Amino acid sequence: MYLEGEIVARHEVAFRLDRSESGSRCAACPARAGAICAKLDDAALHDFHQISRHKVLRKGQTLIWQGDAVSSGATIVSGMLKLSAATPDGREQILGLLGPGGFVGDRNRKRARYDVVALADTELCQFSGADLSAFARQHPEVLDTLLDKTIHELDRAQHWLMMLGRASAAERVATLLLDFAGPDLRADGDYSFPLSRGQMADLCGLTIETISRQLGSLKRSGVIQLPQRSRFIVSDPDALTALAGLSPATASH
Amino acid sequence: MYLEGEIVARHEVAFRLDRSESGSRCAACPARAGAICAKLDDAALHDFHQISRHKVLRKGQTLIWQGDAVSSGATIVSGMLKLSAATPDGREQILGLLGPGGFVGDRNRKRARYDVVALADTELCQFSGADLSAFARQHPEVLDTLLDKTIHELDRAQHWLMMLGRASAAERVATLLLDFAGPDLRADGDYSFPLSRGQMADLCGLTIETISRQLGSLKRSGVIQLPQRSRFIVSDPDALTALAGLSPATASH
DNA sequence: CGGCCTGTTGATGCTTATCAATTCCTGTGG
DNA sequence: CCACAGGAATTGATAAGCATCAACAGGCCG
Repeated sequence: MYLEGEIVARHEVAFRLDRSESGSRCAACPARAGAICAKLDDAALHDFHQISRHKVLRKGQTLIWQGDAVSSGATIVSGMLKLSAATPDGREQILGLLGPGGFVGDRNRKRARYDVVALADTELCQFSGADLSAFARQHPEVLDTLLDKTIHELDRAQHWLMMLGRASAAERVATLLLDFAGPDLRADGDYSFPLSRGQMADLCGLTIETISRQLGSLKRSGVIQLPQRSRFIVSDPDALTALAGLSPATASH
Repeated sequence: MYLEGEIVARHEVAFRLDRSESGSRCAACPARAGAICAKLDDAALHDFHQISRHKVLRKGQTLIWQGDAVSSGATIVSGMLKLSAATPDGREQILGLLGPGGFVGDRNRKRARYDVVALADTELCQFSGADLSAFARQHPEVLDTLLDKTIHELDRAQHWLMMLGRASAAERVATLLLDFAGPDLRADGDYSFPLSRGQMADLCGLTIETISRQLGSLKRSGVIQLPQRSRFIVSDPDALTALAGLSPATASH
C-alpha cells in the first residue's frame, strides 16, 4: 500500500524534527501565521514547542468521538478536519471545517459534542489541556489569538445558521460553490470540490440527491460546468453570486 | 404611557449611580457573575467602571443595524437582546439571544453582520472598542472570560446548526420548549414563552403557522397545556424530551 | 364596546426527502 | 494496458413536510 508507506515516512520525519533543535520546526511551520502561536516571539515559541506533540491522522480517521472526554487541543498543520454531530438515527450535520492553522478542542468542556474526523491526511500539533492553560496564563497573546479564531468560527457558524434556517437548496449550493471558489472568483475559473457530494449535503443540511440535482441545474443553465466529478468551472460568476443571494457581504471560509 | 415613565425613571437612577462612588454600582451588579468583568478584583473593577457607560434600550429598540460600523461592546445588565440577520427579501433568522451577563459587539469587526434588537427593556454597560482593548491588555482575565463566553456562544450556535440542518419542525419546537423550561424541568411545571410566535419561528427557521400547529399538536397529544398564549405547562416531560430527540445531552441556554 | 394585533386553523401547492434504478468514475487486479 | 468491480454520483418517480394564502378567533388596549 503506497499511501500508507508515505504517511509512515512523513510521521517519522516529523518525529525526528520534533526532537531536534527546539523551535526550529515551529519557525518553518506553514500553518503558523494563522495558528494560536502566531503572535509568539522566538523565546515563547521555544517554550510552546516544548509542550507540543506531533500527530498524524490518515484520511477518514477520527480524532475525537462525540461523547468522548477531551483533555487536549491541537492546531492543524496541514490537511483538513470535519466537525460533525449525528443524531441517534443517523442524520448527520457538519458543524464546521478546519484547515491549516485551525484549532480544535475546547478548554473547560468535559465531553465532546461532535465527532472530529480527518477529511484528508492531516498533521496536528497537539497539546494537553493543562499545558495549554498554563502556557496561556504566562502568554496572554495566545488567548488573544484564540479569541480571534473563536470569534471567526462563531461568525462562520452564524453564517450557516442563516443558510440552514432560511436559504433554499439552490441558494445553499450556490453559496457553497462561492465558498469553494474562495476570494479569487473569476469567469471560467477552474476550482475543485474539497468535499464529496455526501459531505456537501451534510454541510448544507440537504441530501446527496438534492445537491446533485442543484449542481445539474446550475450546469444546465450554463452557470457552471462540471468537467469531472471533483472539479467545477464557473462560467458565470455574477449569476452564481446572484443565486447565492442572502446579503452581498457573506464571504466566509 | 406607564411603561415609558418607568423606563425613564430607571434610566435616571442608573445615571445618578453611574456618577457616584466608583465601583460601588459594579459591586452590586446583578449580571456581574456571568459578565466579562466577573474575574476582576476590586481595584481592576474600579478602573473598568471608569470606561463604562450606562445605557437603556426600550423593548423593540435597535442597538445595532446590520451593516453598521461598530466600534463598541456592551454587557447586558438586565433584559434581553436578539441578534438577527435578514435577507434582502425579508426572510429573517435569529442568530442568538443574549440575557444578563451576555456580551455584544466584536472587536476587529468593521461592520455588523446582524441586527441587535431589544426584546425587552434592557440595561447595558457599554464600552468603546479602544477602551476595552486597552483594558484587556492590562487585565488578561477579561480576555479569558470573553473567550469562555464566545466558546459558549459557539456551542449554542452549533447546537442550532444541528437543529436547523437536520431536525423536523416537531423536534425543533420540542427542543425550544425544553430550552424555555430550563434545567428545572418537571411534571406540571408552569413556564412562560419569552418570545412571540414570530420570534420562535425566526429562531427555529420555520413559519409562525408551523410553530402554532406544532404547539397545537403537542397540546392535543397531552404533552403540554397552553392555559394562556404566553405560558405553557409541561404535563409529560419525558415525552417532550423524547420528541426533542437529537442527542440526550443538548441543554443549552 | 370596538378596533387591532397576535395567534389559530384550514386548504392547497411547492420544495425537498425518500426510494429505486442506472450510469459514471476510480482504482485494482489480471 | 485493459477489463472489471465497487463505490460515488446522477436521474427518475413518488410522497412527506412545510410554506403559503386566506379566513377566523381571541385578548388587550383604547
